[in-house]
Amino acid sequence: MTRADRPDPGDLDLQKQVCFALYAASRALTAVYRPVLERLGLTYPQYLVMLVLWERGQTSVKALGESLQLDSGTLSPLLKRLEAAGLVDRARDPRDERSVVVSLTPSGDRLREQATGIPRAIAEATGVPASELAYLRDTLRKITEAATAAPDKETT
Amino acid sequence: MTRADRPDPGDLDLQKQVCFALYAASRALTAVYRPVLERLGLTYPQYLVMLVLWERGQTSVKALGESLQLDSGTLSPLLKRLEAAGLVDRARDPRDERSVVVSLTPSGDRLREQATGIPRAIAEATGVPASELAYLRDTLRKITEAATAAPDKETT
DNA sequence: TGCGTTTTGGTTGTGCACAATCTAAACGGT
DNA sequence: ACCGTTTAGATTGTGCACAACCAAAACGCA
Repeated sequence: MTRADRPDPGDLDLQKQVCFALYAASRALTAVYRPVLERLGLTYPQYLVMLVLWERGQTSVKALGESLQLDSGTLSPLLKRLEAAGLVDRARDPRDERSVVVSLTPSGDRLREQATGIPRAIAEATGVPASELAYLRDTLRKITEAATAAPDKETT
Repeated sequence: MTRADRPDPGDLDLQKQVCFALYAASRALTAVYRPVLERLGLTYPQYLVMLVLWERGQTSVKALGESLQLDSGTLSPLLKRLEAAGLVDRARDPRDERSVVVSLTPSGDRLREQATGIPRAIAEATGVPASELAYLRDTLRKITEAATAAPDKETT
């Protein structure tokens, strides 16, 4: 890290503000999704899983976890709830009995049509211009990447 | 909403990407905090509460909730854990017995010194330049504000 | 072939986040 | 003074998120 990149003391407050803003914005945005998704009987994380399945048709739990950056402790019960709701099937892969393949039921596939209006509804509710969204997405990805690779500094 | 602000179909994917990026970035960043805060025996939401208390000294549960945008269902058990850890006291306000005032114990006050290094450690771990952070903070606040004011469009 | 290692999911326990509901205190108008 | 309404906080129940641990299947190599 070069001298110029190292934050000076004046930045520390800014740093805290960004962390809290991120935390608050994430909760506020999922709160916008909540009533919309409720009509489909989905939570936001469940909706993310369905998005992956609608796009790929069939996915192992491992691949789902990599896409959404969630571990089995989160996904296992979530997938069991989706299965109980009749939206997905789970079956061991006969080629590798360790792997569980998640696939859409007819009901889960039909739900896709009801979900097509959701991104537009959210976009209208938040109303942030597309030009800013693209920059925001890129900055957030940068932060996620940096945070994921963060070395867990043991400052002794 | 004017014609120019309405997203065209091409933006819908961008919209989803931003929502997921926000969700992922928030979790990734709290994951960076986790090992650092663990040394203080705090979780990230508990740290946010302590930040408010370190700044204001004494706060009602209601004021805490407004600052952090959290309701009593989240704060009550969290504050009980902070109390069990000996970091805060809770007492009914004698002037208004409905209100509970949260204050720092000597131990909670001392913890502030151990926490001074945290923002710097996080800033170094993520390494996003200050110039971008300021813009990011402002954009996130805009989204939070828009999302909080969102009218829960009943699209019938 | 046998056995240690890795991979894949599941389980358990803790701690948010939030909706819904409840109690008690304060308030407000008559 | 009375009673309906509002407000502050706690409680209950559901669903993530994640750490820690576990079991079974697959792999690899001596």
